[in-house]
Amino acid sequence: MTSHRTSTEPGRDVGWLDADELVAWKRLVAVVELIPSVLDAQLRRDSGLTHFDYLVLAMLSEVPDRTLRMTALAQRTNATLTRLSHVVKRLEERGLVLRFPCPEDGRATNARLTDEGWSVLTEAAPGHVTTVRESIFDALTPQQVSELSEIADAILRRL
Amino acid sequence: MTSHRTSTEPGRDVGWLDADELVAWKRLVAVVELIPSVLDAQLRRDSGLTHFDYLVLAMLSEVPDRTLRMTALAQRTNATLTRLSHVVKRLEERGLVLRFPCPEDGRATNARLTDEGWSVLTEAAPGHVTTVRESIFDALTPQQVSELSEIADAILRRL
DNA sequence: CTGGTGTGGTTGATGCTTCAACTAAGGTCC
DNA sequence: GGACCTTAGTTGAAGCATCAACCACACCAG
Repeated sequence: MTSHRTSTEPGRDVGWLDADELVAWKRLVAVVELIPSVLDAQLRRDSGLTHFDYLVLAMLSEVPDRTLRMTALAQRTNATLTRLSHVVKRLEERGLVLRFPCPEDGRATNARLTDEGWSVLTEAAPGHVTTVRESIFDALTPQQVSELSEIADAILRRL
Repeated sequence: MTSHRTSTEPGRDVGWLDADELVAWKRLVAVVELIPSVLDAQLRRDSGLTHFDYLVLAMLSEVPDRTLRMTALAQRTNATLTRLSHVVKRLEERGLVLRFPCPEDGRATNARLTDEGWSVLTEAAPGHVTTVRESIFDALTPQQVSELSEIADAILRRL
């Protein structure tokens, strides 16, 4: 129930997916389903973090003062503010992150990576990178990495 | 905290990601995060289904008798048996799917798509396909679709 | 035909995500 | 300097996924 047509028709069918697109789509759906579970499994097992936890810590670690406004952090992690708020609350309870009101804007909240959070992140990073390398990049040629980069970029500009 | 090196070093660094890989990875992570939310949002809004619900119904619809064993269905949807069991239970409560013991193997359970389920699926399909086309394939050239297909296939064989 | 092991599947508790509702502060218009 | 809209963020309830434990049947060995 992804296409009502089998294939072999010339031209671009606006309504449905042609055979090549259908194959690509099924594979992409599988990838999009499996990648998060692989990353989550490794990070939870080895570091007690979800992949999203890791992303939040990583984004803070790359930034001056290790501090970002919640909205900025949400943008960088491609998450809703609601989701981020819940996650940062849990990270704060674990001492990995500190929240404090933003001096410039009374509505805003800043999140800062603590030393403890930095330490957890640096311990988690090597295993995570190894997983990424082994499960993704070792399967691709440099040419394919470059193609993937372009394709992902094109898709992102649509979303 | 995805790479400790900036770039520009020749050769293949086993431990970390080089600059090209890092860019590709960040984009891929974003895609993998955003695609499910786009699909879920559209399907929930228009049809009251999650994308995974849709996938389950779609897999059943493509098969003789519209019937599959739970394990086979789990493989086709890239899900754990636990997850599938919960979802099929909910779908059964909504009358979209029927569960019954497998005659050949007393341990196994068959799941069959009901007429109601078929009808919900066929009503959901056009909107879903449109979303897929607009958010993914309209952004890609036929060449890129083919590259994506190969890349996803290579990754899947690793997982 | 009994005991042991592996397979197929379900369940309940827990944790994360989402949705709707809400508080509070900034900006604007007059 | 209120009335009003927008922006920033939080909260609680409900839904979905995951994990560990479990039951039931199949299969095999002796």
